[in-house]
Amino acid sequence: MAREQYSGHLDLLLLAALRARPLHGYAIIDQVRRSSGNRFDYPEGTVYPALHRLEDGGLLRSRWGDVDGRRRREYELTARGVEALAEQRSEWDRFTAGVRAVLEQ
Amino acid sequence: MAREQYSGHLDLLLLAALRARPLHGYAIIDQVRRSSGNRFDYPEGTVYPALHRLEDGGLLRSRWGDVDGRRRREYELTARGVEALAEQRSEWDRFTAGVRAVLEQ
DNA sequence: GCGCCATACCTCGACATTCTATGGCATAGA
DNA sequence: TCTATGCCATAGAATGTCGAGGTATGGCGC
Repeated sequence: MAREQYSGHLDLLLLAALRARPLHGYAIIDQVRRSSGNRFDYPEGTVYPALHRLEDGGLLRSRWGDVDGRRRREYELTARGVEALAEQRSEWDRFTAGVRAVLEQ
Repeated sequence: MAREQYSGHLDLLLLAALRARPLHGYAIIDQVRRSSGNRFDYPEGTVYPALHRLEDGGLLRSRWGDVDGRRRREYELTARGVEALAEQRSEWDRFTAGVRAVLEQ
């Protein structure tokens, strides 16, 4: 059974991970893992396509950087990304409220 | 963008809707809609395949009934379905806790 | 200098879930 | 008789996610 663990809210998590400062892909995975208390350990094959998708959608902006002779692509939120984060956050609240209501019906 | 509203937790909702008593497909859709405060209005094309899937997986059992000369397929939880509901409920709690942690990081 | 590991990026194909669209039939009411 | 509603169902497409695989660099031990 797929999607049992993560289930469709990846964009929200990625945007949230970038809220405070720009990060490169690997660091984003790390950030999500650590800030979730090791609950969400996304594979790269999931995260990179998602980052590209968000960038195509104008929610992220990226640029190549060099750290210790190593190339890295740093991602940061655009203005629209900040808006989208706020929207998705309240969508998330409504969603969980709905599920909770059904569970406690 | 698909899945923006529901996102992979349909099984949990369906199992929860059947917690108290058996229901037929249409009534399940109704139950989820009303108990969620009109937040989740699933199309039939989503729910029926999901019910069949859950039945194939042994979490539901169904039988044809006749109500007012109308044939209806009534679904109810099996023992494994009751277990699965409990499991998915705590999975859900862990999942939301993880998301909350990332959002508030 | 060599092998190994962690870091870092990426793409591809497969798969499950969900949605849209469509069909059917029965019954109640206008 | 027509329409709305209740009720079941499937097919096809879209999407997100995952697993697997590929490349490359730097640092470490030996």
